[in-house]
Amino acid sequence: MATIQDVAKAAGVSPMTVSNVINDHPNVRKATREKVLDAMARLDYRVNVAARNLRKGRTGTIGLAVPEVGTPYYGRLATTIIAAAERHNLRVSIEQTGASRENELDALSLSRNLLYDGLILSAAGLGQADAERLRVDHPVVILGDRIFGGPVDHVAMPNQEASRAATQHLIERDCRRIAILCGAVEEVDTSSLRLTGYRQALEEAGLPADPALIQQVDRLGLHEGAQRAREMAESGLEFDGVFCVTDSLAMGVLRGLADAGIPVPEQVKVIGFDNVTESEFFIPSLSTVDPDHDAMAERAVALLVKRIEQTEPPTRHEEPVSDFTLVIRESTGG
Amino acid sequence: MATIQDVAKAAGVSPMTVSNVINDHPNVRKATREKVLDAMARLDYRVNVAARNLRKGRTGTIGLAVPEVGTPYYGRLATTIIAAAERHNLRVSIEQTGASRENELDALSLSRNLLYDGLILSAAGLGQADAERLRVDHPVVILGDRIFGGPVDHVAMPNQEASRAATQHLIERDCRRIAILCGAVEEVDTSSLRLTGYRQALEEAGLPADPALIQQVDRLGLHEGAQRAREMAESGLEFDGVFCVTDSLAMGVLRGLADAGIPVPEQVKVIGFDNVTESEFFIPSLSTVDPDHDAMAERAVALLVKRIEQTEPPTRHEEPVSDFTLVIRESTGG
DNA sequence: ATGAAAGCGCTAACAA
DNA sequence: TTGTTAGCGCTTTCAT
Repeated sequence: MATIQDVAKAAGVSPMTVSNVINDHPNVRKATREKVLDAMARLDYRVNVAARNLRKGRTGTIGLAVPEVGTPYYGRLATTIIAAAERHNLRVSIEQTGASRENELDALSLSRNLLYDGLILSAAGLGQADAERLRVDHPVVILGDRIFGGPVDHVAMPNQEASRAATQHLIERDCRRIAILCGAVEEVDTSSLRLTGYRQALEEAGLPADPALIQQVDRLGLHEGAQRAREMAESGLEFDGVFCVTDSLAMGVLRGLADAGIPVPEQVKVIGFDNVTESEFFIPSLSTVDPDHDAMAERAVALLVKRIEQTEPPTRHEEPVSDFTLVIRESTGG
Repeated sequence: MATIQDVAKAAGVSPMTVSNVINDHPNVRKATREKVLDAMARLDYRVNVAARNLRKGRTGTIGLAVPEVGTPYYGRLATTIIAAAERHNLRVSIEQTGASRENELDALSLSRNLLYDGLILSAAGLGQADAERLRVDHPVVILGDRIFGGPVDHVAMPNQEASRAATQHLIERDCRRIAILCGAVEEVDTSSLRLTGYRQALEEAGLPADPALIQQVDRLGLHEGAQRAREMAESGLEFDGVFCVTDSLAMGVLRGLADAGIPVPEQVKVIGFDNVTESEFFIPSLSTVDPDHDAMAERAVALLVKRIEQTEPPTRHEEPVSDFTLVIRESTGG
């Protein structure tokens, strides 16, 4: 494996000149540059990234910690973040936390500092109580909504607003007994914020808030959605609309309702949240909230890059909230 | 940021002893170890991975190059590979190639050698003609089927066998005009291998092979499946079964047939390939081939680790083929 | 069981 | 415009 020294020797220059050529520094005569490039080609020289990292104190890699990439939502998020990072010449290393608090703290751990230039953490296990654990001295951006006002930058979704809009949409379509399917509601998190939006919409419309309509599940996936929908149908619970806090949950619900012989949207209308690719093709196609993933991912990466590049400790932390649009499809009557 | 030197000073030992403690080497007295651990805790010491990498010539990270992680198939693959890599104490950095030949060659490029200990390449752009480009002197495992007999390890799917079985299943369910939906067929790749299996099954059953039933699309996604299915229906093409070379394509087809008012499975039966999570919940649920992803991912990582750990150049290259099972669901009549 | 010396390959800072 | 010096933080080797 050829080193800079070897190239320097072969080209009859100093290692520093080779380094300057590699890094496109000015102040290198054209003839010299060509001699060097020629030697590099002859020796099939490749920079040793480890050495460069050590010297520079940068790795050119950011970490992305998500519960699981194989999920439509996080998969899409990962795709977008990787693409955005590439535009900033950064690679992305993925850590799967399984939504566990411990693994999320691990990802945050300072030891990663020298491995990643920064970390984008899609928090699903950490809670508000852990906010202070985020006070680390390396760049971190939080994505998701379990921590607010923490000592870090935070890109948030328009959870409450969008959930209110989604529920209002069901009300406009004449639903009167609207269920919500969400995760365990603790303090401030995605489920609780979306639940608040749902409640607001009901209240504004003068609809009663029946606690039996608040359905909580362990995980926000297809399986849980399908199972709970079947249970709701069998239990004789009356409902004519379901707001699901994720599209995966909603597609599961569509499946469960089909199993129970309940026609959608005729008898029950269903709306999700995320606008995952599959939603458009599901039968019936799924109405949902589109939170502008691309903008969120781009913003998260941009924020992280800003922190990476600035040396002084940040004075204020940003909490931008993304836009959203309602996408109306067959599951709420087109 | 504390270094090993700082810890050594604080503990009153040599840097070497600290290193030995960190790396769990034997030959460290218990009392010494504790002194060192104590100093490490006090100084909040973290290893500098870049320095260790430089010294060891290893990074502890492998690369995973896939067309796009946001897709159900590659998302699941990534999940499984990351989990498998973790068991070997390796991190995974993801490169999205967009299925382009050039980006795949990039990922392969030796420059990555010192960045990744090895690379798992899910080839979708490279072809048989590029086989020799795979002759690099660092560990690489190919996943997918565009290159056979190349100078690298290769974990393959049971494409031909499984496609034959899938087509046979349609025949057993009384389909007589079975279409196949696949990608552009060039030389040896996933589509061509699966097409061969399809043809074999038809031939064995004495069914004619109507070229009009071979439908090729650009990308193997939901969108393409839906659009082509609608086109097929509108064109008046007669068919009573469709074998799709991916589940995404198949779910798209289910959607397209629904749009055209064609009932599945009554009038047309549909089977996919991959057994993606969504398949089970789609309406109708999708019959498909399950190629045992977990075993494939585990095998790919194990193979790569073996190459990483062995110093001599490999003598023979492995090409294990995974098992498969047919998963029969509603789209072919349960 | 512990330590001293050396160097992995690169680039920042300065000198020429 | 080019070169010299030094050192990033760690671990391998060899000595004690």
